Amino acid sequence: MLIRLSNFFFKTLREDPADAEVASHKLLVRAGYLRRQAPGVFAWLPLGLRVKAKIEGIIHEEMAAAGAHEVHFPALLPREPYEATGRWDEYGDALFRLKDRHKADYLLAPTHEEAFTLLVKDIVTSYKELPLSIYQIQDKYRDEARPRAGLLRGREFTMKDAYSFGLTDEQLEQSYLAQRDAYERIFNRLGLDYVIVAADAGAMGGSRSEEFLLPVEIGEDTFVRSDSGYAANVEAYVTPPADPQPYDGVGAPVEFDSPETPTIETLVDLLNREFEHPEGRDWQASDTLKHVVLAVTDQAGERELVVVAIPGDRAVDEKRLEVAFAGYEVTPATPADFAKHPELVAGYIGPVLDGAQILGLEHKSGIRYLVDPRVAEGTVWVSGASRAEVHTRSLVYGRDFSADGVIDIANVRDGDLAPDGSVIQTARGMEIGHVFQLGRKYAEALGLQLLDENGKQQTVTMGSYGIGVTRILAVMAELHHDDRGLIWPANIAPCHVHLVATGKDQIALERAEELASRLVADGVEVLFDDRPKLSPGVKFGDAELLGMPYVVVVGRDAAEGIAEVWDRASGEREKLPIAEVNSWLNAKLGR
RNA sequence: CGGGAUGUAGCUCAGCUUGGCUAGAGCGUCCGGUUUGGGUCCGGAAGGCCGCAGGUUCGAAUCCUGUCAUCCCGACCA
Repeated sequence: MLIRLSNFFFKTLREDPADAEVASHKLLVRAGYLRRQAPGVFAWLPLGLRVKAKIEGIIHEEMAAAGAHEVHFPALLPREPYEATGRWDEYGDALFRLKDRHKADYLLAPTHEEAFTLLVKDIVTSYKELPLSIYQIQDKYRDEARPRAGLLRGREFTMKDAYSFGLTDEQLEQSYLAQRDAYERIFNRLGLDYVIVAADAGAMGGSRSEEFLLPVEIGEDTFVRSDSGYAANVEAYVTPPADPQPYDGVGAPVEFDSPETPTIETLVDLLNREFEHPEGRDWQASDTLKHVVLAVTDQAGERELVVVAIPGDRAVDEKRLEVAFAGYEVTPATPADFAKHPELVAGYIGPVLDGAQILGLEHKSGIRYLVDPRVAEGTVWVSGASRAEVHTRSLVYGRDFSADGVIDIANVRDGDLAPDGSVIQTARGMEIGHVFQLGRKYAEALGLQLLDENGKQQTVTMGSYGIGVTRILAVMAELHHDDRGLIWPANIAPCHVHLVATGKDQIALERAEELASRLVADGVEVLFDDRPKLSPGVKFGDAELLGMPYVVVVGRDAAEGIAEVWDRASGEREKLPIAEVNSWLNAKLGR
């Protein structure tokens, strides 16, 4: 394989494009891999396509090894199947919709669950054909509110999406693990230092879901992990319930005046000024209970107020809130809500008024009352007294008040505990893969059923498994570059070696030509800069920008049979007899 | 959707505050010469409804209003 730059479709730019912010975006455009078409939409030039094809090649190999069969669907799909599963509406503005000339609705697929399900329904007629895994590599479309960071969050992006079909939970688990293993092999081959985290499975009606995250600052997901190996997306992190505490020695609740304490901070100040903590330490925000009033609306439009209690040192995490109320719309309570419920005194909300519990379905207010998992039997709290400028201390959960249930929506912090008791750290990550047990939701909606070996009608259970191909390409560029340009790993570089012929001396070009032929004959992919009349500086600059892992310069010493070889990643440069370049390269490439 | 910034040559930008005559630079492109191990140098040339619409003015890239677009932060992102 030989590419001659003298006759190649590319153009390097000396300056960063004005609309690029992140390194991968700047470099891929500057080096002539990509051009912007529209926000979050890119044209692919030959160099970019070659890298993309190499990444896809690795995926194809591992999909085949996992027993998945390749198919290909159109990106343009009709509305009806998405109507049947509810996604035509649920997907909202992120779905690209369009009409044909007959005014029929179409969409540009954001993922292909419906299409795959219907194809399997069409083709598979017996349980004996299951389990089955099929996949495609296809462009996906999502009308992101704000595309950003070049390829990292585009509106068109290439994705490998696989779907598994089985009749039993065991078959689903088996297919899931096969894909999960394939993902590990793919990411290992790419040298990506991924973390597998538990993900939220609730919203799609599935049971088990894991994300492959790359721990990078630029990532948009927050996840937690501990030394014990526990790892979860914050959305899926579960706070271990606190242990019940003995409270025999705790005195009865005491109300105290607390003027001008609208915030937790001012309340803690007042506690420290006026009261001694029973344990002799300072009062802390975590001794207090913060009450948040939410309005929860279900799909039928039924609206209900809910009061949530979390420790005063925590805030509500909006993503965790959404997961906790999946399927409902949640908004802050309005002034009108407070007006309707005089027992909710803003800033002084508490479960108890005058010694009697008021919050809770079974209590006077009738408002559902949920508490953080840290609010365990016997824990002692300071809370509002349901009257302006009065708080209560020594409120014991399980003695003085109780809740309708537990809710886990407080934010997560470094030092919190994992379910296994280990200490977690939080980090940012970029999602590069996702494996998901969908269960029977799609099969049910689209009528994918088969007779089992007992002649009983069974609904098929499905999994879906995605890898962001173009996002991985961008991530690889983020991870592998220096201030001069890209530095691809050899297994995804457009070519193995960038061969530069410099000098006006004809002999250098001839020697370079001979070397190129020998390398090609040996199966090396060669990008050959044979452009005439270009100064060496220009060629060196392009060689470094384009990012082949190895550069061979045949120039000044060509007449003596000497070339210079560069290892871009290590920065090493050495002079070698031209005759030895091939074996040097083979050693570097591990061939 | 909220906040911020920016739209001038193929690219990256200056000019706008304080309106004025043929609208500038660098890079790139084309022509001639020069140079050949770090984006050579010299000379010449092509290339711009100054995002769009309206307004103010004798006169608008510059001031005002509207509008569209792009980028950044946030919200959003099965």
